[in-house]
Amino acid sequence: MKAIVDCNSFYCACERLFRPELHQRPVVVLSNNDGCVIARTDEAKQLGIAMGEPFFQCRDIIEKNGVAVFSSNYPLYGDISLRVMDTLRRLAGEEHVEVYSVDEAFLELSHVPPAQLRGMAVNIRNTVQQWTGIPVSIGMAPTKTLAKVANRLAKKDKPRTGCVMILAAPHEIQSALEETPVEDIWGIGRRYAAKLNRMGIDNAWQLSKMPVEWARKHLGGVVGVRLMRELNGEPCLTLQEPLTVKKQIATTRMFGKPVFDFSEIREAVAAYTAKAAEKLRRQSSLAGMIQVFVVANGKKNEKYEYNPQHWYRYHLLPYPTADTGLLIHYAVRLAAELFHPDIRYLKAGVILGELIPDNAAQMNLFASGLPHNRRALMQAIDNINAAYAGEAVRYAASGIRRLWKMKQMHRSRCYTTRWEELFEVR
DNA sequence: TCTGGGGTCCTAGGACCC
DNA sequence: TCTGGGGTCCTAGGACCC
Repeated sequence: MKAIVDCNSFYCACERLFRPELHQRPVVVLSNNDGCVIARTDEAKQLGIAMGEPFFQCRDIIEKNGVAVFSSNYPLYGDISLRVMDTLRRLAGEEHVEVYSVDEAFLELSHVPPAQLRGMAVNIRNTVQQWTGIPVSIGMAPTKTLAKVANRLAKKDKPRTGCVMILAAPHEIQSALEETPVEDIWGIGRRYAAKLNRMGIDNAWQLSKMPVEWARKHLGGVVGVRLMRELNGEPCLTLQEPLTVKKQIATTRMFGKPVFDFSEIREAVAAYTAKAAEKLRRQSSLAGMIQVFVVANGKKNEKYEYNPQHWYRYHLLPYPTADTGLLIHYAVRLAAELFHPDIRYLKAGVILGELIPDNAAQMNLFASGLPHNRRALMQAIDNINAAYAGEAVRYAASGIRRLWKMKQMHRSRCYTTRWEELFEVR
């Protein structure tokens, strides 16, 4: 058996932790730049606020109903996430936990006797609640995909399930699949869901009865085959090794307002590069390629509609590097090549690719210059910035005034990660 | 006026090699 | 004039996840 443990309305739950008066009251958390709603409590869902809905579209509902609004506060959520995951490791055993995202983890439970599963689930739920204050839902089933199905049903009817659902017997699995529309299956997105509906396949049970070869043809080859087997109770997805190094690192952001001026684009691109380089060094890698992109709005049917256009440009580095200064040099050059005056840019991004471990660096004999050993400098910058939780030291190219920075009108305090913002008890 | 920011995996097709 | 078959690598693009 496998389990998925999923925090309920995670970002909202983190905000409520330090604002107990918001219990039972509707809460939403906005995306970067305060653009869309990316987390809602049950009370906010009941008001009809949709996931991903633009903030300006639901502003009326929010104001009328006294919904509490927060900008996303990632340092806070990241820290609470670590506490939840640590609790799960204590309860299930380090080697049986796969952290899947900031608010979800899979557990491998094949060693647990079936009769003990429910007790274990209830204990996990209660302990996480007590130790971290975060409510979770738990789904258990023979495969990861079925555990996701169970978890969704556990969340849907909390009073009945107590946020725990276990699917073991064939009849339990069948009725759960019948209750699950295809678009809610893990691995079926908008595209495939529409395609399946057109073919008259509406729920997961119908899908699970289709032939495997049909899935190979219509659902993305081996991916579809794996999905079908998982729905039929045959595990194809095992727990992943933790700490997999990323193969690509990106830092991209919307601007707080449209940007015309190259100097602002240059600053933003330099700042994103510095951020990406920091992530790169944190996983002890070097980048062999750097790519920059910018996004502007295009016209659609001659009307002003949201229709973003992307322009990309990349550069193969003379040798793999994690040197912020060097990466900024190339990033700014690429940005200059992409830039056109008179276009209002909405967003920019930097992607580092061709990553290799930094002990495997092989110098290019034909590179024009050898790298200076700037490792010590980079380490010093990373240490200082980690200690002061921010950008105490930064490259001048990344700007001082930062007019392009995103909006964050409703950010809560970094209660657990910044000295100046600690929670106070009087 | 205002629409997130990261990632992953897989496939198809072209270039090239022997 | 006739012109194989199999392998690898790379890139672009499509699909998905939270």
